[in-house]
Amino acid sequence: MAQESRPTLATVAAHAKVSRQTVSNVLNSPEVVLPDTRERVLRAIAELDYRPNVVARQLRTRRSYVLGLRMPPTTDGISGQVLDRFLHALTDEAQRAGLRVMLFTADDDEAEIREYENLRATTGIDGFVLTATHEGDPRTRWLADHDVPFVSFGRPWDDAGTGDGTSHEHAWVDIDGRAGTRAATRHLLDAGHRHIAFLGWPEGSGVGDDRHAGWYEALADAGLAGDAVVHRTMDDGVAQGAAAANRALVRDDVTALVCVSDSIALGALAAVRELATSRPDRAPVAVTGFDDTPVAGAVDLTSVAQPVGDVAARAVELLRAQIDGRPDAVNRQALIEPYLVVRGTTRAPR
Amino acid sequence: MAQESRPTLATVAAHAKVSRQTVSNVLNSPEVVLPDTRERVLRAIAELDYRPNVVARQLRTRRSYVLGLRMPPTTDGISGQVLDRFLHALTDEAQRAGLRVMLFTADDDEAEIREYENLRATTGIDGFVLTATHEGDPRTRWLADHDVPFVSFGRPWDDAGTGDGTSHEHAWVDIDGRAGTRAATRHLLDAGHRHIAFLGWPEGSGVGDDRHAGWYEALADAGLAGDAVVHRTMDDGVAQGAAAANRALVRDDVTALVCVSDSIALGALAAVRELATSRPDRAPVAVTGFDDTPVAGAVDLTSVAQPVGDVAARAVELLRAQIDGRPDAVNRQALIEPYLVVRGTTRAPR
DNA sequence: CTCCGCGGTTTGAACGATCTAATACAGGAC
DNA sequence: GTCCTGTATTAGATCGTTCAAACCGCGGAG
Repeated sequence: MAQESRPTLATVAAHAKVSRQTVSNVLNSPEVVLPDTRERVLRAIAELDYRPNVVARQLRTRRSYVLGLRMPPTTDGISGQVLDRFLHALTDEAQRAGLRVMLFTADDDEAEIREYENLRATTGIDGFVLTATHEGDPRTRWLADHDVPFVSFGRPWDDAGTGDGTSHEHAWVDIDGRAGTRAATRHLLDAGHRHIAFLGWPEGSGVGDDRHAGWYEALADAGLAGDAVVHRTMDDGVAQGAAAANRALVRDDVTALVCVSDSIALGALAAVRELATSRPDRAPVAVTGFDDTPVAGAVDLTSVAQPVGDVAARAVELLRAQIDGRPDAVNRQALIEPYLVVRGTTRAPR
Repeated sequence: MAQESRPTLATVAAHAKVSRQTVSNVLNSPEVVLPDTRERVLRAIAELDYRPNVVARQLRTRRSYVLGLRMPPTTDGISGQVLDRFLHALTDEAQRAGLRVMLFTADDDEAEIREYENLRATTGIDGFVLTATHEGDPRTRWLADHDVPFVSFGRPWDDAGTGDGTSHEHAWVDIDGRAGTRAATRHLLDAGHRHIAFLGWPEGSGVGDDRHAGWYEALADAGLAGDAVVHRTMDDGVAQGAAAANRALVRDDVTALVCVSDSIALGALAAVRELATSRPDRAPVAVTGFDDTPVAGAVDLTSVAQPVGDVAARAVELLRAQIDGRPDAVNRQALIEPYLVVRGTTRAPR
């Protein structure tokens, strides 16, 4: 009800009979203040329920402790979920580290860069979190060139060869997709499967090729690489997954499908179930997905889960270090190991 | 590369040979400035690529044009998707209206209220967007009591009776769930179905009861209310949906299921398909969901879609009006009509 | 001729914090 | 007693903007 304005440094100072600066010191470098005085000031702060105005502080120090994040475009797909969970974790971790997350939108990379500049110029945002990095991404270059702190969720997928040799690698965190599909494939091998096909995206996407590599490695380790079967879809999607699965299952000996995403896996699952009714004689076919989206849980699909919480924690750590001017305090790159969530689609035949 | 600091009002003023205040006026109330001068100042602004420092402005005017939003808790369910899409639309609309969205997290309503206060006191956030309002929600009361601008996505679900008669209704936007299930039910009636069951949540949740009411109304309008069959699940979820569907389909004459959510519908769909193989003689059963999540598209499920874009646009409009001090410029409540997306699960039997 | 009113512009203070430099004071060396 | 050193605290300037009031020149009324 009461409209009275909040207390300021000056109010607290008067109340504790010290100067503004002493109050400021109590908050920012308590060690320079005599214990007696400090105590008195802290009491005054508590009594008045004083809280520093971060806007004024920001104007003076040119530090906002705010991170910008382009709202990940709604992919309409099922896997978009991962980014939403990441956003949640990021907000959480940032808050814990004394940072805030501010959102914005942009239609493409160029617009996003314009928005970086705008946000820096007008609101003094301290850093950015990038998602969905891709080959030849202009955003990372711009940010690096302008000395803006940032971290990307996703590796730079450029050819190592094309870049200048200076290895100006920026800070990033990513999921080790290769380890994920490797784990899924090993799990299937352990269960006795010998002919395991991979349903993937078109060649050329960094993420997709990485996941493909993990499956291949596991087969090679088991001495089964000669028999590797791959079927690529045109695009991510449930219908595409079903089509690819049908193509793969033409071969009678194929008993398991490792899928590059939950969407594809969902389609594969439908194809597999149809096959089970039309050809009851055939051995049951196991399926694994990738991302562990809510749908995977719903249809009891084994899937590779991305620990987005860990990714977010690491991203915040990296950004905080850059903002505080100690960019090399921590390793600037982190590859996080996903884990397999085993569900019904890979359990022993019923 | 160049580290030189950005131009300020003073820089522009010097460049255009006017005072700071005149530059400020050109930006904020151009009509008080002589066209000649205005022209000159605008040229200087363009030449220097000047952009006002919103932090300094905020300190002086005590307006931030920033909205706070508690990151919707990840429901793990499939329907959580809706809030993510809303968040995206909100960011978009806010940006268009000159507002920004800042995120925070909180574990419960009390913590959320503490965070409101904290954000107001320290960063001077101008308003809040609430999601997932529920019965006896303490947040709306606190915000209203403290004269903080806010809009909720979701009606206040309190009993109209218990409140004081003053109808201190706050600003809100919501989806007309009743109209949604009504449309779905009518669609089924038009297709010739006569025994349409409803699979819903436990009684007592505002949203669930609202959706239930729409189904009942449609049946009553068709003179079929006497035969209404309802089955409630214990909780939202795919397994629960399957169980409820099986209970409903015990009656042989039931040929359609209207579901309160896509999760339930997904389960129902599985049950229906199983039934189709075990009893091929029986008429095919139609299913509708609610939310039109990506999964619905994936499994070809007819579902009621929430136009979250419209909700977001309206929410921003309402907040902007409050922040600008004209709280009654627009209707403070808006009920938005969802629409039905017809897909395979309600098409004529194959 | 003086004075008033008025539109356009300028000046100085204020928002609430931090930075820099100055000050007060106590204790020790000579 | 004087001077120096070092520590705890204070005063004033500053960040970039907007608010409030003052200023200035000019035309018209008295």
